[in-house]
Amino acid sequence: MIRDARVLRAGFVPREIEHRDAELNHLSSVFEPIKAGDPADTALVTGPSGAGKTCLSKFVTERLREEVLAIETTYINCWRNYTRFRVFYQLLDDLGETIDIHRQSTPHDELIARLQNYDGPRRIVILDEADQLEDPSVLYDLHSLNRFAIICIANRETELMSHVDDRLRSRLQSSEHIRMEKYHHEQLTDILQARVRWGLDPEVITDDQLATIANSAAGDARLAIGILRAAASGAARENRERITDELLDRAATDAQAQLHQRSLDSLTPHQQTVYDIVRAHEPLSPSEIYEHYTATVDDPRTKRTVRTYLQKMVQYNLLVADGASRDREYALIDSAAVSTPT
DNA sequence: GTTCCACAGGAAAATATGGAGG
DNA sequence: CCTCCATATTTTCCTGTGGAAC
Repeated sequence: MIRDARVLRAGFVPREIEHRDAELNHLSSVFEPIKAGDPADTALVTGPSGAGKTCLSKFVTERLREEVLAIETTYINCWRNYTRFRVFYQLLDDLGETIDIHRQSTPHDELIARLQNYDGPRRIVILDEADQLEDPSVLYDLHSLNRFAIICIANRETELMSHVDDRLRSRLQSSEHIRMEKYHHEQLTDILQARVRWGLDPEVITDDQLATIANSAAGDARLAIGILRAAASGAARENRERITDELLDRAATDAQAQLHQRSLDSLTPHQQTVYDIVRAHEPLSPSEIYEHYTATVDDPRTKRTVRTYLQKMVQYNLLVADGASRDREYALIDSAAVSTPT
């Protein structure tokens, strides 16, 4: 049933990228000068998780390597390598220069000097999750090395910029910026279909089931593929021919728990109190919510704003709204009903 | 049927936020 | 440090809906 497990693994780069033509062209154009042997600008790629930032970056560099002989790529995940030393170490490691480097005895200057002396082929360095760097000045150091071109990946531009010093900020801002959005439902379905085509036997999963996955993943391609992988490996473990709805439900519920926590973290303090109120007293009418809210907070927002909060939380699948105008009530999402198709 | 009420949610104005530049 | 600008959030104002009371 699983023909090629690699296709469903995190970090897999497909042969074709779906629905990202504009971003693809934009990022490719940044590295156009490299084909002529010239240095390239820094590229900044931002967008929410699962929007395809890493995938696009890897895809573009791989395709460039097919066209240009004298070019190499280094991928560094800054979440795992969050110190300056570790980023340099990873990079030198990829250059094969780490044999005699020891943590304590080798000063940072020495590392930079080695990178400056590097005279091999031009190299594109992908710095993934660059907003996790404890000391973003590495970006500045790398910037000064013109044999290295940088792709800098981050969730939000502002968060990356906030702990960066002025010189670096202005350099980053003048660099090419590729902004990526969440995928739409249909786009996610296309992506899943492509993965199924390459990785699974055709009858393993139905289009309806794929649509269900796309629904649970809320625009996050990484999550969607994760659900598909969990369901497929569950089916393989149980020696089944197809993915059952039950297996799918289980995989989707796990994924939604993650998503739920992530949404909760993204709420402002005011929104959190509104959520807590509903959680404590559900179900509640809007006026009851507002009464509780004004009672708990010293600087309450207006009713209209709270309505926007509620609307947003319904969109995030944190709350459900039941009923029309007059008799509407808000309640928490019933986790037993999560798998109900919408 | 008409009126009233509580509510949904759009549009635009007002205000807060955060960085750039002097 | 302050001012200006861009952006995001909040408020104000508004129209439309459906149930309940009249």
